[in-house]
Amino acid sequence: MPRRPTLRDLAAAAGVSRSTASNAYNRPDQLSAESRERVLATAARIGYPGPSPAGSALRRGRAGALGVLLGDRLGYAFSDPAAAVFLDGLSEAVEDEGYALLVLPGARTGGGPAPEAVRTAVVDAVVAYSLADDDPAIAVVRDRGLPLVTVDQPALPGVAGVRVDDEAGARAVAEHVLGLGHRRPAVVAFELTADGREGPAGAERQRAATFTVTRDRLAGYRAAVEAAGLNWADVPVHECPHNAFLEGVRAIAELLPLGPTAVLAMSDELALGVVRGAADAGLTVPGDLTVTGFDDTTAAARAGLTTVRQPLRDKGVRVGEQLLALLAGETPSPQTLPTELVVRSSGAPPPAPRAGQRVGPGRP
Amino acid sequence: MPRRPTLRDLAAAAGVSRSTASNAYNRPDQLSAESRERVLATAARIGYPGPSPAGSALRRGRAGALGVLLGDRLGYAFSDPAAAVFLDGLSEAVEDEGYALLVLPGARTGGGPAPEAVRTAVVDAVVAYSLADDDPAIAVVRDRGLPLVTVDQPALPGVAGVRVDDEAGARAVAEHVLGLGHRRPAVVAFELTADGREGPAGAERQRAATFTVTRDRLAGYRAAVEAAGLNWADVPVHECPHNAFLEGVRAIAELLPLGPTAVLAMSDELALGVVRGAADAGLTVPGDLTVTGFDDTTAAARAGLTTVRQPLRDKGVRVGEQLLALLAGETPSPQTLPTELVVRSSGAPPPAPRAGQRVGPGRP
DNA sequence: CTGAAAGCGCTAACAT
DNA sequence: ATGTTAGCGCTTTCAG
Repeated sequence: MPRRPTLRDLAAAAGVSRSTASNAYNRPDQLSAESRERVLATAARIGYPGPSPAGSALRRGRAGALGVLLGDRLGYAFSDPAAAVFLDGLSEAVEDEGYALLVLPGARTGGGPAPEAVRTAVVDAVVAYSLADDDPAIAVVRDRGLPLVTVDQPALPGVAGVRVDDEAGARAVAEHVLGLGHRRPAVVAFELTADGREGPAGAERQRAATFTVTRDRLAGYRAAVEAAGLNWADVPVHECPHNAFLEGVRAIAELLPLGPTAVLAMSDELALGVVRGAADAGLTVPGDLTVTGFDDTTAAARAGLTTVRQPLRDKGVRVGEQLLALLAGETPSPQTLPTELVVRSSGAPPPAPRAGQRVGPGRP
Repeated sequence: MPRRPTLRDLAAAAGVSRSTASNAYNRPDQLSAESRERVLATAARIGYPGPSPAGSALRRGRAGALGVLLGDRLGYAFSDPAAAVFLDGLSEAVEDEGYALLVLPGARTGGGPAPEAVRTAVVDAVVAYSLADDDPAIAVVRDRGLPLVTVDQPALPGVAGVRVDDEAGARAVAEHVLGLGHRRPAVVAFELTADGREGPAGAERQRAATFTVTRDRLAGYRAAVEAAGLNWADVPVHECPHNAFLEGVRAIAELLPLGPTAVLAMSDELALGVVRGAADAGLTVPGDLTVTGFDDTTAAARAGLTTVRQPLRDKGVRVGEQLLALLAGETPSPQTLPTELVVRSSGAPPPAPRAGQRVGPGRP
């Protein structure tokens, strides 16, 4: 069985030099139309499939792929509609330059992709999609000297990045909810640290947060809570390791005994889970419980969820542009995109306290 | 500014040969622990980031990536929860062998990825995720001689593939619906041909279908319809170019004037859109309208949708295994996975005909 | 417009 | 256990 033909074989078969054969593919202007014609025809005849991508990648010093570092396994990472929209924008922005996306899911053990996978990825640049600030995968990227753009992470020194004004967004929803008269809010949060913990997160743990998004949104909620004269320590924070509907359901189940009248969830996915869990417990939204989300995914719109809109697609596009700029030797500066409160129908004033229920923080 | 160190620099700095330096990374057993130690220490000192993936990819003849050909832009492709689960299974199955996924979204102009993108992708094998039978991207993969596994496509001659028994699944839901007493079903279908057309699809167009999934499910519905003594030509089929909620909403809006009492949708996403559209029109499900989906995504479960379950994750795992087998030089045979009818609460007997409404096909 | 030469960075025989 | 040698397949100056 003859081995797969290479450019050399093609050149020989077409009676031209290797460089001319190469040019037939990459620089049509460097040779006569006939030559090109003949080379291509010969290629078809001998079954030469075009220049080997690996060979040209090495020679050109260009892989034609951009790495996408995810903080979760694909089942979780992609079950969030927000990720789909973000990636749509990203791929849209870079495909014309000939880049595809190499997806690196989080490790089975939690956290970002396995360092070894990052080390061996054939990519020209990398985007870190909301990893923990100290994720080892980031260090590998830096060691490799690859251009890096972080998303929803504080711009590392000298690293480009795109984020959203999470704190302002969070403060806005929280103010809205508090403005409705709620005095007993609860928070359903993303993970604080990449250790897979699920459940109540006290002050200690909140302080140790390594996920910027979580930290910022928490800060926003907190600012609003304190501005309303409440004590942040009285606000229960339930941590969900994954941005998943089911974890929202579980969260509200655990929170309910604490008697919250409103739940501030860090994503629409989680919020939708909370709504469902509340319904399972016989509560109506917003009658018995006010629930808010974050992101403004299409699912949130369908469900009438009050939430915070962030420009997901645009975020992807910006990241793509930064990546391209970096690859072109420029040094784009970090960007922060705005958020916008979207009030729908999942919020209402708190219900009149039921008999026997505690009325305010610390007051029996 | 010193250029990025290569293995040669490392070898020189550590006072060993290039092969020894290489072995320090790839074959720890081929050199003494001290040598290895010293090499690695030197690497850290001079800032050598480890062997260049592009170089080793060429030398080894192994890219470390598997191409995923999608039939849609990422915004659509990933907004389907089914895709997330499938990819989760796929990546899970191949990551231990060191493969990442290179995502190639459909072209802006519709259909699968741009041929050029497929031609230049640095990958070792490819999976075609429900493309049209005649998609040009597939031809490019074959020309390149890359191992190929198709999903939801008829196994091409000599090509591995994993599919689901779409026809049986479709027949099962349709029989279930018909068994409920419906005589006026309508179908909300996926695209028949990659031309972006949205709207009613007559016999002509149905016959020309190039998407196997669409064709098979249609065949299943049809079999059940005819077995129930109805005429397939009387069953309106509405085609949706994308598997998107909104297109489901639009579909039912157009179908409603035709007076269907049940809608068989080809995906849960579409079905959910139909449910919403029906609600918008003041109809209740299943009181006024029976709606069924396909896939059994988590969203379907949440919504109480009667649907057809297909083993999404397992499908991904199988595809991964086939890819691995192909890469190992084996020749896996095509597999067809079973489906299962999942009856929930979106189906009920048809409502009593309203005054002035046509009662049966062709009877005024 | 075409060809010759050099080498991208690495790894795998093979020899020592 | 370590070093030598020979490319993997391609693109790109640089001459002609």
